[in-house]
This record gives sequence, C-alpha cells and structure tokens, in this order.
Amino acid sequence: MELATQYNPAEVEDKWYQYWTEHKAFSSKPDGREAYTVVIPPPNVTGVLHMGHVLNETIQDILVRRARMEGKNACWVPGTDHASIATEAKVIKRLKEQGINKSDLTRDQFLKHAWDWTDEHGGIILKQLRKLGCSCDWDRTSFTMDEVRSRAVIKVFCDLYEKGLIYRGLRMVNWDPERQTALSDEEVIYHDEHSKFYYLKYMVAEEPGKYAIVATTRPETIFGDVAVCINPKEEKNQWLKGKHLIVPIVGRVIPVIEDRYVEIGFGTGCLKVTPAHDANDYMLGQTHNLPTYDIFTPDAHVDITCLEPEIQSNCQVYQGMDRFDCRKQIALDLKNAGLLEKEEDYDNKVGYSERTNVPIEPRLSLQWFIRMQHFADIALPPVMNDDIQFYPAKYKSTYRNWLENIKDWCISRQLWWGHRIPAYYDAELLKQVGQESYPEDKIIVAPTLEEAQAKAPGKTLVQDEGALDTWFSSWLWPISLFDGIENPDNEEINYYYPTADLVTGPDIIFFWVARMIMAGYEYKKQMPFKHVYFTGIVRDKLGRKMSKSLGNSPDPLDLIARFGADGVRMGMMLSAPAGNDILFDDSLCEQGRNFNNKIWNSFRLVQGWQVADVAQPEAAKTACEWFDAKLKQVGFDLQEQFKQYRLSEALMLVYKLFWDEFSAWYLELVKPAYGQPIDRVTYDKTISYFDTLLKMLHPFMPFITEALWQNITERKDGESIMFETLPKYEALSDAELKLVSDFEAVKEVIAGIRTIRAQKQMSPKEAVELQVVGQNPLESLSCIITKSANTSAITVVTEKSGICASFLVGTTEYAVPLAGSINVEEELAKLEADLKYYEGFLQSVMKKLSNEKFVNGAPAAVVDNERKKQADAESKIATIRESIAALKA
RNA sequence: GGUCGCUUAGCUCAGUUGGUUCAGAGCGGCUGCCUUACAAGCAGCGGGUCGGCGGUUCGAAUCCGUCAGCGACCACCA
Repeated sequence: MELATQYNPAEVEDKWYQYWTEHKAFSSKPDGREAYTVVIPPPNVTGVLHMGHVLNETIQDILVRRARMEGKNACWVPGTDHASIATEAKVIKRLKEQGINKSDLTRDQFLKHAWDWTDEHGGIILKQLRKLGCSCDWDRTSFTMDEVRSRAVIKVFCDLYEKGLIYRGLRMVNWDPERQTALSDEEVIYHDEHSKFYYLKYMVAEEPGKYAIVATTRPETIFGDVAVCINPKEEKNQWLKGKHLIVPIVGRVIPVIEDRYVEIGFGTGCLKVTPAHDANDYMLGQTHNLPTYDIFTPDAHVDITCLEPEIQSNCQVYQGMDRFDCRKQIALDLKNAGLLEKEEDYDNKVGYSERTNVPIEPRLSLQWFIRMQHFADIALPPVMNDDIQFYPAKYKSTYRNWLENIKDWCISRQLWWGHRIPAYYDAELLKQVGQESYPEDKIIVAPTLEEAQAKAPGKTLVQDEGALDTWFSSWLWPISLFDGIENPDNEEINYYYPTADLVTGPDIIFFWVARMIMAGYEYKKQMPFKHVYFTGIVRDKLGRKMSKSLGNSPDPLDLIARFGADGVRMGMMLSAPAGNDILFDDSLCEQGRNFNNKIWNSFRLVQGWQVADVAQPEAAKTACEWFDAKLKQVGFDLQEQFKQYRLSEALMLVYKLFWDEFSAWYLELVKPAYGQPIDRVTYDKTISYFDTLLKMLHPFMPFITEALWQNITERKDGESIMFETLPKYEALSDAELKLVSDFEAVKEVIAGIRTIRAQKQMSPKEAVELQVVGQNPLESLSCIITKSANTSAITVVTEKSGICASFLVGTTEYAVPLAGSINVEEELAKLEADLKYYEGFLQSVMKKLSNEKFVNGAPAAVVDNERKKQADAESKIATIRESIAALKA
C-alpha cells in the first residue's frame, strides 16, 4: 500500500471515534478491577466549546485513557449544567427577539420555552468533545436538572433544612437589577472604577446656616438616609454630637449618631447612613435602631412611594428614574441649590454581576441561606492534611483562607430556570401577613406538594417562587451522578465513589471544589475526589485573556480542522503545567501536527520493510539492546511524571523518546540498505517497540495511535489500543544504566565525527578512520559508531597521527586522520581555548580541595568526587598539551 | 489593606532534601543539506553573571533578609 508522505488526520479521526463508539469502548460497569472515576466539570448546557474546555477536557482524557491502560476500570462521566442564570438570560433574550416578555408568561410557559431551548442547543458541546477524542461513557450523560439530579437536590435541601443548616432570612444581599435576583458573594466581581466623590451639605437643624459636609459616591441614595454617623473621637466633628441634620433636597431631619466604625481622617468624617442600600449602613442601622427605606425597585429605579408624604412631594421629579440617571440629576440639582460643596475624582471598587455584568445593588431581601460554618469545619481538615491533594499545592492556602472566613451562602434566586425551592406557605396566612412577616415555624419544607400537604392538612399551600443557585446542584455532582443521594448504598456509588481526579480551573475553587468537598463529607462521609488538578487560564501568546471582543480566541473546531485533534491536544499540553496560565499559540499545534507527521512517516518506513531470514547485523542487535533499556528508562520516568500530574513533562518525555531516540537513532541503526530486506529478529523487535511507543502516546494522541496500532500488525475486529495494558516499568539496573550512558557517549563520538566532516567538508559517503587515544571505553559499541558515522576502522593508538582533527568525549581523545593539510592556526586556537577552560575548571576544583574546611566538612562522597574531577581535568589538560606540542612541532 | 505566588537562554518553562562537568528542555535562531520514511524533514552549532544587594555555609539558581518589578486571590474605608 502506498501511503502519502503527509499524515491526514481528517481521514482517520472520525473513523476511529466511530469505531470506539460502536464497540462501546468507553463504557464502564462495576467489576473486580480498581475503579478510576472522573466526573466532568459540567459545561453550560447551551455552551459551545472554547479553548478553556479544550485544555480541561484534554487533561481529563489523558488521565482517563492512561488509567484505562494501567488496567483500571476507567469511568469518565459526562454531563451538562443547567446554568440557571446564564441560561435564563439567553432564553429571555431569545423571547424578546420574538417579541415576548418574560413578564407576560406564566412560570410553566416560560419553562416550556427554556426546555425547548435546552433541547435545541443542549448537548452541542458534548458532540464537540467527541471531536476532541474524549473517551466519556456517553451512556451515562447526565444533566444537573434531569430527574435523578433534581430529586437529589430537593432531598438535600429538605435534609439540610431539617438539620437546621438552611434558614430563610431578611438579609442584605447582592442584587442583580438586570436579572432581578439575589446572587451569592462569589458571583460578584469587583472592578476598579473611576468615579466621583460628591461632597454634600447637610444643614444643621439646630443651628440654621451651619452645615456638615458628607462625602458620598452614591448621592442617589439620599432618599433613604436616616442618619449621619461620626466617630465619637473625631476632633473636628465634635460640634455635631447630638445635633440633627437636614438631608439636602429630601428635607428629612435625621440624627447624628456616633460609631467607631467611621474611620478617623477619611473624607470629612461624616458618613451618611442608608441602611437599605449598603451592607455596612445596614449594620449601623441595626446597631442604632434606625428605620430602613428601600428606595429602589427590583430593577434599580427610584421608588419613593414608601417615604413620608411630605418627603415624597419634595422628591417627586426623581420617581421612576434609573439609579445612574438619578445620580447625575441629583448632583446637578444639588449644585444648582448650592448644596454641593465640590466633586472629586475618586477610584473605588464596584461590584458587578458575574453573569449579566451589571453593577450589583446591595439590597435588603428575604432569601434562603445555608449556615456554612458547619461545612467549613468538615471540609478544611481533609485538604490541609492532604487526604485530598491539590495540584499545585499552593491552592491549599487559598482554600484555607476562604474556609476560615466563611460566610453563609445565599442559595435562593429569583429565577424560574432551576430547581424550585421545596418550601410551602399557607396561602391564607401569607395573604394576611405578607412574605416578610410570615412566621418561620409555619413554613413547610417537603420534597413534593403532596408530602407538604400531608404535613398541613386542609390548608391551601403555595410554593416558594424562588429557584436554587446552580451550584446547589453542582456541589452534589460526584454523588448524584451515581444516584448516591437517593440510594446512598447502591452498587454504583459504592464502586465509583470517591472519584479519583478532578480537573478544573482555580476560578471555581470556592463555587464548586470547596462545596463538593463539603457535600461529600456531609452525604458520603468521604472525600468526593482524591486529587484536584487545577489548570491555568488559557491566554493568547501575548498573555491576554481570550475574549470575543479581542477576537483572540480561536475556534477549537477550526484548529482541529487545520491540525487534527491530536495536534491540537498536543499543542495544548506542550505548555500546560498544572496551575500555570498557558500562553496559547497556533504554532504549538503546528508542532503537534509535525509530530504526528513524524510518527506517520516512521510507520511508513517500518511497514515498507521486506522481512527475510537473514542474519541480524551486529549494529541492529546492539541497537535493540540499547533501545530495550532506553524504553524501560523512559517508561519508568513516565510513570513518575504521571504520579505527580506533570503531564507536559510526561508528553515531552515520550516526544523525545519517539523522535530523538527511536526515529533518529534506533531506526537509522536498524534500517537496511536501500532495497535490502530486514532480518526477522530486528523486525519483530521494531514492531514491538512501535507498539509500545504507540501505547505510551495513546493517552495524549488517541487517534493517530489507534489508526497506526490497527495497521502495524494484524488485528481482529473489536480490538483496540485502548484495551491494551501498558507494561509496568522498574528502574534500570546498573548494567542497563551503563549501557544507556555509554550510548550517550557514543552519540557524542558520532557527533564529533560529523562535526569534523562538516567543518572539513568531507562527504558522509567517504569512510573515515577513527583513532582512539589510549584505551577505548566504548569498545562494545563500536558497531554503532561504524554504522552511524561511516568509519572504515576504529583503532586504538598510543599516539594519534600527525595530521588529524581531534575531540574529547569524557576523558578519552578521539582523532580522525585527515587526507590533506590542516589549518594549524585554527586547530591551535581551538585547543588553546579548551586548555584555558579545563585549567580554569581545575583551578576551581583545587580551590575547594585545598580548603581544609571543605575537606573536613563536606561528606566523603562529595570530596571524592572533587578528587575525581581533579584527576579527570589533569588528564585532559595533559592530552591537550600534547596535541598542542604535536601541532607546534 | 491582607494572603499566596512569580522573576533562570530570544520565547515558554524544568531544576525534588544546598554538593556529580548543574546551569537544562522544547520552540525559535545560525550553518550545511531536496541523502530513497519524513523539508511538517536531516546533520551540526551557538546562546544565560539563574531580577538587584546583603547574609548563612567549606559550598547557594536552591536557605534567610532586603529592594525592585510582575501576577493571582481575598477584603465593608463611605
């Protein structure tokens, strides 16, 4: 069969993925083998594959495929996340394009649209993962909102409520005015912002004409001002103690209160207190028993209808204004009224909603929370004492920091797309007292309406309108995927849990990783995973985050089309040490593609050989002995690298093994002359090496390795490299080590000869004599030198010929006699330079050895080694001096 | 403001407990080759005062201090 000189991935990738699928190659069932489980960090159900996924999923696939080939029962469970807020936003946007407002729909109608959208777009990303080669057990594909997962979520909510770990309360929360829902602290992103500091005049009620100056960045909240706070120790504000101030424009008379919270020396020392619109002000309001006026609608427009009638009439013009329009208007009106002392530029941090990118409004709101102290207590120790290991370990401190300062988790969202909170209220009572005053002990929490009804016979019940934070389902993922919440003792959960490795980004260490650990210990009394591999962020080669607006984010499918999935995977892995950001560059995929091509061409060479029953050449025999040792050495190192999750290094090891050792050295040594057959022994060895190399490479590059493995020798239908087992390698024996290191010396000798050839412009076809001065330490490998450097003879001499070029390997001098004359000047200069180097080296060694403290203080082995260095250097210097003398003679 | 981390070749990074000729790898670069598997290739060759300063030690890329620069995360200074 004639094969193209270039590998074409497109031809084989789909074919072999289909082959794997047809033969259920990724499927896992509990059996007697050790389980190796990975749960995918579920991508958003309506998302599409981006470079971050490529990195993350490639790593998982490498680990899973490697584990499978180590004989474990590997199970990689795929699935998607309902991504409550993100998906709801997308659905609302689409409805809007169709001219439908969410507010015009009932909950059920809206959910119908959301499910339609999910069915339409859901799973696209899972199809894309197949293109990448991911070996997920697709029969296990799950969704955070499918039946099993939903029942688990509801059960856990009820359970935690009964344990007193979930409560409902009126709290200051992060409010997203765009989506009109509460968010958790983790969903707020702070950005530096250039804003303005407004200095407002608050007239003193008791002393007309005098005023206090209050600095604020948010003048639009003055409708809700209920006090001005000073630090009791602040000198310059002593005169305000006990006074009352008039809120500008608004006209409300408010007290001056004192609290040490106000920092002395900051701003004017006067802080306006608006309990409904700032978390700290709320705290002050609580301490000082102040009223709260919520002056914003849920979409952050001014609403003064809750204020006193006379104040309402003062502020009528602001009614209904957007918060930022109102800020400008108020500033202008204050200025015109002479109540604005000044404006100053000011840099501060403003919180934005992670999903909608709208500034957060602190808002007093009735929400559901989880008491987190309990969970922090159970989740901290296992990470700190390495029951669960983080790679890299530096994230342990990040983790500890968060858990030691844990705050309660706001889990309710004012959304429809999500798990609806299983809390029920007596409709009649609710009508009478309203949500906020509804008594805690009259709330019924139960998995279903029927069960709730059973607890409150005769009542008309209404369910809580809220849905749960998406992460409230994600945190159960490693358990709920195996139905371990509802059926805590089933065969699957017992077999697959705890999972082995979690691969994810450090950005969700709090959102997800920490909370899975909490849920794991709460519900399984056991860790959810043994190792966490934190990937970096994929950036462009200039170090910028990939983003749509910069246009620096390549489409993974496009890259796969250009370089092949194996090439893209390799490109990604080449620069992806755990935890470091990776600077992605197309040229890395090119390197991957080139490597595939190299493998392809090695295959072409080998499969083109004719085998005959001829004697095995000595060079081939020796090459096999050497490569046996080399393969073992790298195989062992590879195991070590995998143990430490150093996947880039692992890949580089196999890369060099295949390219440098196998292709450049081994194949060249055993390659028969053109048109000649190869002997059977060498051929069989070569096939077995190729087979092993493909297995080592398979986790990184599944497609090409399967394609070639299927063709390197006869295979039966249904066989796959995936089911092959990698040998377990031991460290090299001393003899093997010597062989490998001698071979390295041989390579140097060969390079030395080649360099001379290049310098003297001698043809590689012209055989040369090699003289070894003194004794030949590489005697047993002479055949290698002969074959690779085309030597006519290798002779041991006591003194080298007059006209020759020489070089040193170790302490041995090698010389190649030259036919013509040599440039004495040049040779001398080279030798003098060598001499200078070795004399300097000797000097530094002698300095150590003549230092009594070194000789007495250092371990004997180190001192002996220095002595050896001394001897070596002296012998080299002597050799070089002789050469110089000979040249000068 | 707090915490953690980083600075080694042109680029991206290794360098485990201080000690082999320890200063490395890949890529790029330079030189020569279209040599019958592969120019997406082959052969060969350069290249770094290990961020600065100080200290500990017989010995420091490695440990300590300090300065400079960079980054990440956390945090209620309006």
